[in-house]
Amino acid sequence: MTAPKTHPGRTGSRGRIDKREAILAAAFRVFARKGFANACVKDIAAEAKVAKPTIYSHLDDKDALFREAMAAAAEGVSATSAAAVEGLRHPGEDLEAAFGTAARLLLDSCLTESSHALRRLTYAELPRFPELLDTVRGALNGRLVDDLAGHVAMLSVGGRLRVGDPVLAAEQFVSLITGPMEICSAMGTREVTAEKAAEVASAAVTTFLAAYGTD
Amino acid sequence: MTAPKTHPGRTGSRGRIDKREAILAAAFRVFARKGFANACVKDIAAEAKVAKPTIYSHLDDKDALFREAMAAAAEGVSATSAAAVEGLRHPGEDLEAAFGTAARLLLDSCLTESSHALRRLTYAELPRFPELLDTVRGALNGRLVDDLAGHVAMLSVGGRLRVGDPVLAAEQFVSLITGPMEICSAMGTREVTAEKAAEVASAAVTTFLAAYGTD
Amino acid sequence: MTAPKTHPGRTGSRGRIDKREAILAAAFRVFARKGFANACVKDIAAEAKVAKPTIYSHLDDKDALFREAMAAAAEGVSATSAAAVEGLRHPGEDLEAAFGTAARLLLDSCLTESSHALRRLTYAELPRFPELLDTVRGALNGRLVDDLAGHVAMLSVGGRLRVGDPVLAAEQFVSLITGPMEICSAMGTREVTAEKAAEVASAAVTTFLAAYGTD
Amino acid sequence: MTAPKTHPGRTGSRGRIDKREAILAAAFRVFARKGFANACVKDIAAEAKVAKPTIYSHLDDKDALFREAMAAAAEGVSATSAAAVEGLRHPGEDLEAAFGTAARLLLDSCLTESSHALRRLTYAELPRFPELLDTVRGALNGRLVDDLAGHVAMLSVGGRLRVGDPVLAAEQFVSLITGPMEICSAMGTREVTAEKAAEVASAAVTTFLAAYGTD
DNA sequence: TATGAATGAGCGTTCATTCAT
DNA sequence: GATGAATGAACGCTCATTCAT
Repeated sequence: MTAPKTHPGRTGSRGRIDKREAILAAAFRVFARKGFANACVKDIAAEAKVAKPTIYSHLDDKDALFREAMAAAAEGVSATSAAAVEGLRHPGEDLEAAFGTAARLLLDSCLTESSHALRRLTYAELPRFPELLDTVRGALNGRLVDDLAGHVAMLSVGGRLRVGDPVLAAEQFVSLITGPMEICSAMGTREVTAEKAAEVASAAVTTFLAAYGTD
Repeated sequence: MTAPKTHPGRTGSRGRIDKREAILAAAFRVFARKGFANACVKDIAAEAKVAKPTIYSHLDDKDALFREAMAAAAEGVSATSAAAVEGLRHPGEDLEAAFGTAARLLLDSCLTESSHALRRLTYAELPRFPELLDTVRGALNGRLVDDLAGHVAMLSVGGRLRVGDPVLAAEQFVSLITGPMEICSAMGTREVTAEKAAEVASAAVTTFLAAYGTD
Repeated sequence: MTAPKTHPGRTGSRGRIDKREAILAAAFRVFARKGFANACVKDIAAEAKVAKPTIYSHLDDKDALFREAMAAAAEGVSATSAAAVEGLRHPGEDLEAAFGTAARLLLDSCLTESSHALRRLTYAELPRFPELLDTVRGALNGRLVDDLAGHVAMLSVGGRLRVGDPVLAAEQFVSLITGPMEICSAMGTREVTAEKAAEVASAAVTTFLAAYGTD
Repeated sequence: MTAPKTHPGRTGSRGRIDKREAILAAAFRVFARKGFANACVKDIAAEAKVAKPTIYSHLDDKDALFREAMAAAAEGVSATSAAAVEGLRHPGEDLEAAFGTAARLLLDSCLTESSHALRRLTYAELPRFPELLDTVRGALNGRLVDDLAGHVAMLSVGGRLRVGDPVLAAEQFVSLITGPMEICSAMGTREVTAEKAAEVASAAVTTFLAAYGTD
């Protein structure tokens, strides 16, 4: 029998996989709360409501637990941030409105708790986990910039933008949003008012289109 | 003999202060290498070539050691980054050239190993050391943005820029430089070619002036 | 097979309790040997033939270890010392013989190594562990004096003793035995000969009956 | 020049000896407050208002510091407790009054803070400092018992007491006072009312004279 | 398979002690 | 002689990891 069973049954391996995912999710929550070194496996086991050795039966050691938890969390964040610029694939008539929507969605995804935690943990543990760059950063900015650069290139080919280096332009657009946002959210430790967010998004679009627009 | 001797114990308490600074510098290096939690005091002592208790005679505990080391490092970085935009106070005839110079200087200061480490550690440890915002962020971006916003406002008043919100514009300028730079330097873990740097700086200036220039 | 097995893990949680008691016993031995502050947990672990963390899995910290070890030891000593004066409840014809027996039993229980150590540690650590008064002193003298005072009161009511304050009289009887004994055993650090012990017991009874007897 | 100078002058060695005594007194206070192991030399230096190495120039190490401080304190306590029974050398007409006075003085000297501290420290550190028995116990009880035994013997020879073993009788007298006192002062941690003290002293004399008196 | 119990290794911190001044 | 500064050694405690069940 090959069809995967989604209900947590004892037959098949779906139940085991569910538990693994529950462990990874719990691990990410605890790591986000305490950081890697200060999070202890006991806490993670408690958060996941399993016994400590159960974790070791699913993951090799604490390092692997961290890597996998980060990768899983990155996958989640990646999807929403990439979705934010998806509307630019077919922007319709009003280009400014399309970029405005993208900017606000992107901003929302950046203000997520998970997003901040992911960024923070990556920064913190990069020295010990250099491979986080490939698993997390790709998820955080890499894919986003790539997708966006693609859309920008298409728009440039279509004559609706005038862009020399689409990748650089995409990086600038992302930076115009995340940069001021990080500055005023104090790296995720302060609430950002909706007004300020709207202002940042609007200014980013204005600046971006002033530089690359054709109208 | 009037020249200050570095010999410990002579010239008042200079020797003690020297050692304190050596400890803080060593601490920053080790923290940068391993992160806060993974760095152990023994390593820092070895790096500073002192015994562990000597550290505790200068600083209260590991937390204080971290705070002071960060503050000292921030002080160093702050000066060079603030100096980068100093040329914009009297930009002369060629505004683009002035911003170009500022961009390159700023970029240089951001590509420093210290700067990356400072940024990474601040981001990583903000939840546990909220006061880093005041000591480090002020030094990293706060002062820089403030100075730059002042220059932008002056230029706007003088009619050479057209800026609604000088602070936001300054944030954008800084973001247009540091954002793409961080994306492609991978948070300071990858070398950035001089060409790429020049390209980023140039594009930042172009975008910024396209949005806010008056020519 | 119904006999309880000492094999750890079998028979419910008996093994764990056994280990806890072994740890407490070992702790008391080490504390008795070195005093509280000079005893280190490593030594106790070695004495109990367990690893250090095992101790911390049974007891919260060194203080708790001390408290529990003292309480357990006190429980043991309490029983024998209280039993010593039990014969005075029904002294029979020869009152002097009954007191003599009680005196010798009491003396034996006071000359125990455990008893000395308990006394010494309690005295030494009372300022830091004030609750020892309730857990240990009650076991050492409190219960003994109370029981004895009760017997003395009964004998007084029965006309075989003439006692104004039974509690004070009981304290005196106990002091007439333990006082000289502590003086010449040098707080448990010197051997006391059987002759000297008999002499002290006999003299205590003589003095006590001279003061409170009715013959 | 041979006459000792009592004023702390630079000539002669009296100043040095004064400082040594100040250090020992300070050490005893700190040891009494914290116990041997928890008292650190730095605290003692602060209490004595000297620098740490100064202490090491007067005493070899912390152990010696403890021994000497204990010996000095013992000397002080010994004098007052021995003086308490001095009146029994020439008791005058009223023997009961003379013993009553001695009992009260002895009791006062036992209720001293120094006396309790001395006893507590001796108990606590006997395992590590066995020689405390000779320096302290001699001062605490030994000399007292010896002196008292002498007086008792004299009184026995004079026909005013009927005593077989003067040393044991002396031990009993001391025990009749200190025993109940320690029981109800809870080893120096509880205040004892003047009434209770008087009661104990009076009962001790009564019991003692009932046993050994000739009236 | 999942778990309670046990452990080896390590960390932050303190302190007695010693130089150089 | 007295002191500020420095250190080697130790201790309490925690945690990732592994057996035995």
